[in-house]
Amino acid sequence: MVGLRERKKQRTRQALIDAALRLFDEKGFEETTLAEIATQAEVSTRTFFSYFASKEDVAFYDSEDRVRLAIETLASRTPGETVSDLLVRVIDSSIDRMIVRQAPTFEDAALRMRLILTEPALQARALLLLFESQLRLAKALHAAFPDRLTPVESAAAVGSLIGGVKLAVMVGLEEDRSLDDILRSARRAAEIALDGLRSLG
Amino acid sequence: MVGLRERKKQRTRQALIDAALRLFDEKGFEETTLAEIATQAEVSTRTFFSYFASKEDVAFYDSEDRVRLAIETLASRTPGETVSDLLVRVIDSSIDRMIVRQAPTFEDAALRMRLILTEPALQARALLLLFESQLRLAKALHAAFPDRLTPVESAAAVGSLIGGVKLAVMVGLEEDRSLDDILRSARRAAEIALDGLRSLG
DNA sequence: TGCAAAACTTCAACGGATGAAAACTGTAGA
DNA sequence: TCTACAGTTTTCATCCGTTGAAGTTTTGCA
Repeated sequence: MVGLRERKKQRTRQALIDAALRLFDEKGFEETTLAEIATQAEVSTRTFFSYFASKEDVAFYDSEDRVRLAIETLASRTPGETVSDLLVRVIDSSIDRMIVRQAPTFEDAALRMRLILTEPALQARALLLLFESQLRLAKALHAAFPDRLTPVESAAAVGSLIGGVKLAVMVGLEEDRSLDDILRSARRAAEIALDGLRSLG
Repeated sequence: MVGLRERKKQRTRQALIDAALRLFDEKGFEETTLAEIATQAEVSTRTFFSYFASKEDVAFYDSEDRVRLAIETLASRTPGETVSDLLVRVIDSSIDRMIVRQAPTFEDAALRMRLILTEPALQARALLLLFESQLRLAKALHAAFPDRLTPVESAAAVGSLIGGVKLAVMVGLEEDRSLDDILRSARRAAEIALDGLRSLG
């Protein structure tokens, strides 16, 4: 099953990712051309597009994995678990994953984060991916509580939770807080979404 | 103050908007070229870019106005008003405005909405604009409650409310609901954000 | 070993975006 | 009214991302 062909493709893909991220870091996103990326990865520029749909996409090569984790968590609802219990578990496991995964690749992740926040084109792409993920998460939440939640309510719940966390994290980043502060912000935002805005007085 | 030069610029701007939206409607966004827009508006393609930063931007010519309305509402907090009272007022006035404004330009607005939801490039741009608006709204909310809310809490509140409404509306649109249904979805989502996700059981 | 499919390259073209310089047009002041 | 200047627009050249088509190389398999 895992023939030479498959392995080669994986190697090419990784070479493109490595080359792209290194160049984006060194010279900025706009400033690096596809020709440069392709040269460093030793393929033609045309080949780039059989691995990624756009120059932006290469920066989000792993986002699918993280979404899948969240969806799996939603699918793993235990019988007695309430909507908010389950959502808390999704947030927690995502944060855990972020912390654990960052141990070896912290440099990389932080760098990529900064890149995405700096480059408008990447920001737009990130928001679109996040949005599409939320739609999938809403579906998964509805599947976990088919009787208790309507599709619209599921969407409202997912959007409210993630929307709050996202904006809180972004403001935290804008204020140049430490990683710890930002994680605290994320948790506080989740709390606010869970308790409702009325709890703010 | 309002010299010929100023009037001419406004007319050119409007001509570009009209030409672009008409063409987007007739042939789709990707399919219409800047050359066509410019020709119909009777300017050179280069001139397009002194009015709009990109082909996408022309579809969002009025978004700034709507954000300003919301920010003004936030700034108009009355002494006894709570955080949630004020936020409810923002949602209501935005919905009102949407309904009222759509009376004369309903065709236009609906068409533009469909366009944005269909074209990925426009969706990405819309999400970026919405995100930036939320940051401004969060600042305004913090300004309205400087003692009761931290900047991060303000962001969490705005993100949670708008995030929930946004996703609920999108799911409603995906399910092809009527305008009335979608407004109901929006209100239900706002309610959920206000009461908190725990209220979902 | 030879063949079919998959992957890659080359080539050409399109369209969005940008910089620079030339041409044009209101505007304000002599 | 004329003129000089500032603001606008056009023209021209160029870059780069993206895509289709056609041909070449590589890999897996009979």
